[in-house]
Amino acid sequence: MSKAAARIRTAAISVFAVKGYAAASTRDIAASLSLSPGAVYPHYKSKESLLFAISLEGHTSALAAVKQADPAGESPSVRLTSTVRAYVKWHAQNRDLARVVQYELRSLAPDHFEAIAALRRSTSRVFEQIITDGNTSNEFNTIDIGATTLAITSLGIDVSRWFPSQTYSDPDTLAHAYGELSQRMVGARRRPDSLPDPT
Amino acid sequence: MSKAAARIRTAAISVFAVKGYAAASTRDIAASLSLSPGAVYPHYKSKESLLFAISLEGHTSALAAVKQADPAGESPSVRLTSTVRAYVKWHAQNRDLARVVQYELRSLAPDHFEAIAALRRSTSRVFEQIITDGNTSNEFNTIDIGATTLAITSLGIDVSRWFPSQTYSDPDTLAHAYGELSQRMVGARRRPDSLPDPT
Amino acid sequence: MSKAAARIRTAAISVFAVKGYAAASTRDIAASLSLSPGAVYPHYKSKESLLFAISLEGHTSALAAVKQADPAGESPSVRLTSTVRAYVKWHAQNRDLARVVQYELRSLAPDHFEAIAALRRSTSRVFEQIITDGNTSNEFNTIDIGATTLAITSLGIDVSRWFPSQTYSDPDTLAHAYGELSQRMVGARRRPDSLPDPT
Amino acid sequence: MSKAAARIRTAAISVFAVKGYAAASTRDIAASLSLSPGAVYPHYKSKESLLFAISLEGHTSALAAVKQADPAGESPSVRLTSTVRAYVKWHAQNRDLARVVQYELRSLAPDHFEAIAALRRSTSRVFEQIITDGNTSNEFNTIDIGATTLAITSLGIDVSRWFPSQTYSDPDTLAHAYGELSQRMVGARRRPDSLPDPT
DNA sequence: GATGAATGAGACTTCATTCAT
DNA sequence: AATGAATGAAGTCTCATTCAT
Repeated sequence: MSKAAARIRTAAISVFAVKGYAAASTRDIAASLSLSPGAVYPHYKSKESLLFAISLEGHTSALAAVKQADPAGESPSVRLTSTVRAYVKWHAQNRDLARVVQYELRSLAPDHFEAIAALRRSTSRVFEQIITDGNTSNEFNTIDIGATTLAITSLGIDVSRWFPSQTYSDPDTLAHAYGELSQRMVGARRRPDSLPDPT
Repeated sequence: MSKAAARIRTAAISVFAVKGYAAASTRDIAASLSLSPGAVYPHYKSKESLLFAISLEGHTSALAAVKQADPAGESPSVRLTSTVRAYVKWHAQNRDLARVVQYELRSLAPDHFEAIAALRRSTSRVFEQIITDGNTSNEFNTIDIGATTLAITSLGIDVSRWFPSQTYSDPDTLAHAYGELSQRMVGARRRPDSLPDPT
Repeated sequence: MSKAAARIRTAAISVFAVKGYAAASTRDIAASLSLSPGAVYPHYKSKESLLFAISLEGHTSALAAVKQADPAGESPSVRLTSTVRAYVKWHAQNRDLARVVQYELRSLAPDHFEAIAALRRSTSRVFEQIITDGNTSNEFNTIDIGATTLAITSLGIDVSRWFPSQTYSDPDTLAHAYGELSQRMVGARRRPDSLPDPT
Repeated sequence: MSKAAARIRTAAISVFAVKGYAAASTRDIAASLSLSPGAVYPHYKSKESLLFAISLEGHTSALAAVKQADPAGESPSVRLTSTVRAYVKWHAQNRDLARVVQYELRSLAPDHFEAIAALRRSTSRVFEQIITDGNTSNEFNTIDIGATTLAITSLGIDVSRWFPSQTYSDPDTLAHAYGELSQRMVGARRRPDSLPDPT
């Protein structure tokens, strides 16, 4: 990706996050970089392709963050805390990107949508697997694996809607609190004492 | 509200929910009722005023649902379960309305936004109060009241983003599962055995 | 067709004729009627649909002119003169329309193109049939029916490219001259002495 | 003309022929040679100058073809057949070039247009002179010299609009048929028995 | 109340052309 | 010579809104 393309993408993330994809104009994006309206088009062939590029980058990055935070060989409890923290932190630290990526999917072309949906399923599956493992090993006592997975995912996604608030503006603080909540949600019997920070 | 105005509002909820406020045109709304483009304007003076009317109706309704589900004189545990169930159920049963009301706020005019924000704070405060009460009475063992309130609210709001899924398409089932999760999140020491259904 | 739609169509014919379809803008058309750029769209859903409406009208009208000038029961010679005169006259009198209709076909959408092509074939077939009849009855002595039909059609079509010239600006004069030429082209053995004017 | 300039010109002829000058972009032309958008400009200073270069080349070539086919000292009948064949053949064999050259004149700048118009008049004059000569010598019996010249020219020009058709795809066959037709149009009293082929 | 033509603004996109590389 | 990013203008079309009917 050329430098100009990267600048345009960054600008677009910000504009899309603030106004929403549909309300944001390609002019807004160009203007935010002091470029002429047509300057976007040597780099992205349409507004939708810009959204797709952003969505792909964002969901890939989120998935990577979660996967990287899932330490092989650790207990489900440790794994859950670590991945939840990473997921929450990702949404807080990349709030604009996260917001676009989580809330503008409907504006993608059908085949682009499908590509992104696959990435999202992969991310969900990480949490679901950990929770399943925890229940199998009796370390967790989850009532309903599907609902709990959904809920934990929801917590992360919804962060990008409201973050930062007056009370919570530090990604780490929030990540730790939500990590604890996730332990409770799965009915973890033991608490991990200390954890490497999943930054 | 006249019958025509109500029909238009209902159509608008559906169109806004599917396309998003910015991408939906007043023509779309009119067309979905087989009306001409100008037909909206005798009833709502602008697209934004339609959104405001919907937002007001929706947030008022959600707040009422929650408040009505907060039984005076019951234990925090019972109250929390009941209100969470009501909140979740409301988002599932009124998914289109909920989606518009939760995700299109940024398109409101500033003073309209402020009016809605006040309603939202009232709704949050119901949960926060219950959790606070539970902690005071030692019935709950909440780690971080603010974060937990936020998380519980998030669960409900996010329902309107994804509901229904392949796995969860029954509002009651979901409401019960999320009610349980909320008990765990606050660290409730006793479980309510049975509860009136908050329909 | 509403009055406004008719006015727009007429204006479009003129603008398309002068600049060509591709070089003409919908703005040009609207401006030539002192309308705003968007005023075309309540009446025609796209620039191409305007071209199609014009093409359909034009080719239908040309075909009708030719068919109406083909008098049942007359000799091929009389029929040929009459139809050629009508065809030439149509192209001269409706020069703008003819030009659009004959030279802008490539800008039609594929299915619209096909509909128009069918009309054009019908028109050609009228001439071909007359020439064939004349040869069968030995009234004509055509060298090559296909080439002669093509040539006669070409004469008419090409009128819309150059008409009027300094020398020929009267449709009737031209029509009569071309009628004579067509008699010669088919090798008509007898000349029709007088003919009703195919106006 | 450099090799690159020639390649660009050839590509432009093809693109202009297919889409029309106005609908063809300089990008289309460059892309058809796998060049970048700017690559045209070292060779032609504008799109219009490309059209002018093509028009000049084309009309010069057509005029030369006709002139060369007008054998000094031959009878008008022979001369007419020979030049008509050459003219028709030129339009068939160089169909793309002919189409651009005959139908895109309006897009030339005024002074360029004038230069081309002069060439066109020269071409017409060749036919007109032959017909006039034939009538003077009584070899022809033309009804209307102007109209007949126009008609013969039209036949040639219009070839570039439709050639090839399903029936006529051989330039020579068509040229011979049209040569015959031209004899008839001018009322030639004697037929030329054989003619050198004006290729 | 409803219609639907019309407006004025603005959206996405294309394009001829320029220019630094 | 060629590249390709960028510009400024323009093009097709959409849209919220108005207004005469």
